[in-house]
Amino acid sequence: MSEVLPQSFYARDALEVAPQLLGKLLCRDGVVLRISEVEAYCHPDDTASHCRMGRTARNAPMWGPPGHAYVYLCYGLHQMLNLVTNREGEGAAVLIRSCEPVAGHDIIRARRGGIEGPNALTGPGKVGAALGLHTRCSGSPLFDANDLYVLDAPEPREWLVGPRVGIGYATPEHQRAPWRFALHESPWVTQRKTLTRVSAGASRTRKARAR
DNA sequence: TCTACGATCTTT
DNA sequence: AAGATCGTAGAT
Repeated sequence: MSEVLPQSFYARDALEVAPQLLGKLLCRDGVVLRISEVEAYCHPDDTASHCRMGRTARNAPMWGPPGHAYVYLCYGLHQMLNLVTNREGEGAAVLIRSCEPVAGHDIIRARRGGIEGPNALTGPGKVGAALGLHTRCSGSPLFDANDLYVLDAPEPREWLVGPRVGIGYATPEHQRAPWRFALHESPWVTQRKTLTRVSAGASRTRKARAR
């Protein structure tokens, strides 16, 4: 049986947590989704991050302790789910962009207006809809199996990496930053063309070399 | 208060 | 290529 991810799982850099979230199971109210695509929003100096303008009522959960949800409304329609990482006061989170449905297909179908297949869960707005999320969920903890939580699963050995989506307002460097991660074997991924394959070993080597 | 604009998705 | 749709942030 897989365990609920403990708060300590999230208490690391968003860039480290993000690829490790791939394959993990997002659960709420009978719906189970396998995480297939994520994006890291690393720190307040990340000009693509909601934390770039400092602490506000909306982004408060991002500045709070790790292992909590940050849900916000995008384009007046979409409930976007982020998982808060790092330590309290650091302002970082991982956006869940796409998932593969594992259980609760009937509920998902109802919430998604009958749309099925990979197209039903590729894109962060669709993930929020499938889980029935609302900005009211923002700030709720993820490390108890109560409402919304994540089950552990084996870490993938390789994945896709590339630039984040929909952040044209950020600096060119941050637009270019390869902070989006996806399961290479999954159809539940957006904008595949801009992603390239790397292995967990290569990622660790790069990190080691950088320090 | 007022205004502009989104970490999007659907339809044309 | 553009409309939906509304809370948020920054300006007034």
